Amino acid sequence: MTELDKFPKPSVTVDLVLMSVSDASLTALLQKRTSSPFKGRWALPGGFVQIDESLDQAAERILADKARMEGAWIEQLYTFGSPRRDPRGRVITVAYFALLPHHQLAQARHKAVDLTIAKLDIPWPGEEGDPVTAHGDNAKPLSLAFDHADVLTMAIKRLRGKLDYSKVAFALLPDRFTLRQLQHVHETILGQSLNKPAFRRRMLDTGWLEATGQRETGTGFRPAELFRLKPGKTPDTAP
Amino acid sequence: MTELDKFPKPSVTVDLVLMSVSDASLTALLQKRTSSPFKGRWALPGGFVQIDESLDQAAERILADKARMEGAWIEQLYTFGSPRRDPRGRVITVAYFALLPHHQLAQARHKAVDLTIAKLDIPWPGEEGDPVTAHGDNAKPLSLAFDHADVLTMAIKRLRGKLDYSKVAFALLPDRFTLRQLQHVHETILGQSLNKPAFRRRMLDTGWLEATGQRETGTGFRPAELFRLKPGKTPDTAP
DNA sequence: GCAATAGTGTCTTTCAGACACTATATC
DNA sequence: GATATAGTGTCTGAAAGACACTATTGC
Repeated sequence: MTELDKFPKPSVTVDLVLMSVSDASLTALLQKRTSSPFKGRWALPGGFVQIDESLDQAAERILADKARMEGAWIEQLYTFGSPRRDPRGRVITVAYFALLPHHQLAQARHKAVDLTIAKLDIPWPGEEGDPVTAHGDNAKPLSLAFDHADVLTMAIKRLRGKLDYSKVAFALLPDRFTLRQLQHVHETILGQSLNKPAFRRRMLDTGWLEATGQRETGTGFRPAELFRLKPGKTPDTAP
Repeated sequence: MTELDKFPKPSVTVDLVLMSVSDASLTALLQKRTSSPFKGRWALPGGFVQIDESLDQAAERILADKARMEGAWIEQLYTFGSPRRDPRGRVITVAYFALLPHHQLAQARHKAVDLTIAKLDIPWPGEEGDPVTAHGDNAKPLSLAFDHADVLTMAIKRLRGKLDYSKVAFALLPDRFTLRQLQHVHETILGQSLNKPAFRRRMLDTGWLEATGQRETGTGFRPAELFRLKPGKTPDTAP
């Protein structure tokens, strides 16, 4: 152990960007800070990495602890380590993003009073360098703690990048979904509308989808067919 | 400081995957371990993150210290934090990849006797889950220390993913290069050959390239025109 | 002129965008 | 049957693959 103790050690935390797609926007779970630093501002749920758990395990634990959810798509995002990002001392944070269907994330909000589901203002499609802003229910911008605006920005960027070649979008939908819902998820994440026939062709050509034969109910007009993701290889965890 | 000290802290290091493309293969700089653990095996150059430097600064410092190089494309890759990855204790490592033209990497090798430039065996194109193997000059497989095979695997995966939409490939070439050299870099990273006219069209259509009017010399046949990357926005650092 | 690669013209194929059309559910 | 959306057929245009052809340099 002696070599390792020659250097002062930083604290290491894991922060979670717990995202979902609601009717109209991309959302993320934020928690109001009740103590210094950044008291009263909004932060990503997070916690210290225990000495005997892996980073992935820490992320899962925080997901279960703070949000009381399981089965989310979870994936390491980026590690933030600016020396002054936490006024209390040197804290390096490994950010993860986690994706859940909207109804599941909505439940989580009521597990604690200090939680909110913020709407994320998508920077204009294709633009670089614009920071994300988060809004509360009343559409007022939320003041974020630490460098969490940067974390949110990177999460959206990564989500967009993975949309085409991975199965991230399905993590934001219930088990059974219509192609219109799937297209809505894509459109919300990308911040632009897509061509319907082309989108349907592209999705069906991936071979990822399976028709269930069931249809949605309660529409008032012709109901769409429900699809589900074919059981297969687990989502690849690579960025 | 009190809250931070309630938890035992891990050590945090930065490891560098210093990559290049040689005549026939993708290469990475490895360093022979001279002490326990993994004495005699090959490791990525790395070092502890100092308490007052950022992760990016640590990566730059290690690049300068161990490899005595500057100006490389450098980018955070992934953070590895399995509790038992280092037998000495809890060590979390933030892996970076750095890209240099082959002639610059070759110089670095001679800065220290314990360095080698390993050839990386590209897992079959499109395949997932295959581990990378590294070979020395004599084509014998090198035994890697820690979880560095995983780090190399992820570095190649990331490099491939960024090839099409970013300017990574140019970081592996000298300032002036021919389109054939550029195609060779792409082919080596992807592990498959590409169609020449299509590749040229695609590259010239990006608008990234600028003809210099100069031609390569010493070919023995018709020399190709030298291009360079148009000066412009810095390479985007996002994964 | 010969060798060898640089660089291009063009045909075909593939796939996305556009748009209109048909189909089918609720009421 | 009216309405509103599901779902499809088909034209067009952009871009990649394939292949052959011309161009240019060193020797």
